[in-house]
Amino acid sequence: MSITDRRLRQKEEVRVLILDAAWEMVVTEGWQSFSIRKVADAIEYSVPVIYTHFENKDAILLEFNRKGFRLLAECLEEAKIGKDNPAAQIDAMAHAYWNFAFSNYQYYQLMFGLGMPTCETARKIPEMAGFKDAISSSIEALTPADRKDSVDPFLKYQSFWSMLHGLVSINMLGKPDNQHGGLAEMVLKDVICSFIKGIVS
Amino acid sequence: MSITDRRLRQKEEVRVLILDAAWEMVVTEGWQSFSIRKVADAIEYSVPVIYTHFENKDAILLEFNRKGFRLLAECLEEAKIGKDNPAAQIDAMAHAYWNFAFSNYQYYQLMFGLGMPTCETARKIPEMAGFKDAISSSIEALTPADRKDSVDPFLKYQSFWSMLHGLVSINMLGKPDNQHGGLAEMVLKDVICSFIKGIVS
DNA sequence: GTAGCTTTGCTAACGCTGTTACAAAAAATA
DNA sequence: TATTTTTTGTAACAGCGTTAGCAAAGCTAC
Repeated sequence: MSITDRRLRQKEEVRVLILDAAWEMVVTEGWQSFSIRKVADAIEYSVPVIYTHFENKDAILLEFNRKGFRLLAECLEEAKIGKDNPAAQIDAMAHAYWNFAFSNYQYYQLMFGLGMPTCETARKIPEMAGFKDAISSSIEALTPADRKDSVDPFLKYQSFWSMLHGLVSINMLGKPDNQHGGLAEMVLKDVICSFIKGIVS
Repeated sequence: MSITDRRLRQKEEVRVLILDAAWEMVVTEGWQSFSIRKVADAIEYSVPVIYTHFENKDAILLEFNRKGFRLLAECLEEAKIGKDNPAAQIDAMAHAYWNFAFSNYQYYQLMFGLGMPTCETARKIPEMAGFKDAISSSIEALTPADRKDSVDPFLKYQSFWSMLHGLVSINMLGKPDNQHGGLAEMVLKDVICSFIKGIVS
């Protein structure tokens, strides 16, 4: 069956062609402006050909999503190499995660659904001030007098917000409501506790 | 000038009509399927009328974004009422944040750009296993023998991931690269430190 | 009350998008 | 060479954001 063999090989080649062109597009223009039609144009095939390889547009994005997680896992594993102290491993992985996110910006966006229209401007929204004030004031009040030098309130505000936003986002991946059998609640408590401890002592 | 007065009033009414219809749509169908044309249809006006009130589609979403932050700030302030202990305030705000996110799901999505096509399925991606294993194994190794009962590795894995994802997301709101003058790096270190402390002691 | 001007609103189009039914062309089989 | 299978392209459907140009209504002044 060498004929069907070649056919499979050729079909695979087109599949790779599609993925390459799509990825090129995601990297240069962002996933928002990636379209089936543009991919078809780039690989010099007609549009329906793409639908013989992928069920729909989302299936192509899903492919990148999975690859993103594979890459991230690799980065984390690599970061651990040569470090047998678990605390050092966790430290290394955290930095690896951070570096992955920013040096693979497009992957990270796809993996966690960042990059909405309003997202870019979210930082400039004046309404955020009230939010920041509410948190910052309590953090400053919490800081013991003898630690005012070593605790930066703005830094702690960022930590606080980041932790909460991460927690919420992760829990929203999948389900809109928070019926997760109390686990999320325990994580929340755990995170708050760590945060407060980090300031007072 | 009672005529132009009425005109302004009527124009404002249409504006409210637009926002109400748009929000109704976002709540019932999600922001992904909200469209100018459907709003025009709902309020029984033609499409260009909407463009006399809002510059474009994003401007309408931005409106909700801002309102979302106003609501969130209110929630946080309200949570602090009657609590003069700063640690209790922070605890209350964290829970208020959490509750806001899940009882105002659509606002939270808009505010932080959640809800990409691939987002719903992100939890089901098998490639995530490698990622989880890399982290969990180090956490288990870090846990002292006498604390194995009180430290749930899965819970800590969720905390770790949440913190990092939050940190990255917040820093990506605005800029793709991480040239933030070292502040983000300090927050990262701060968060890792708190996390490790929370496990070993 | 009518003429002219201003404001408002609608129709219809442009150029996109994802997706698919159907026909043509090419390739493999008989 | 004729037939069948596979592959590919054309063209359409239904939707989207956005805008140019025109008709209608409302207001002002005579």
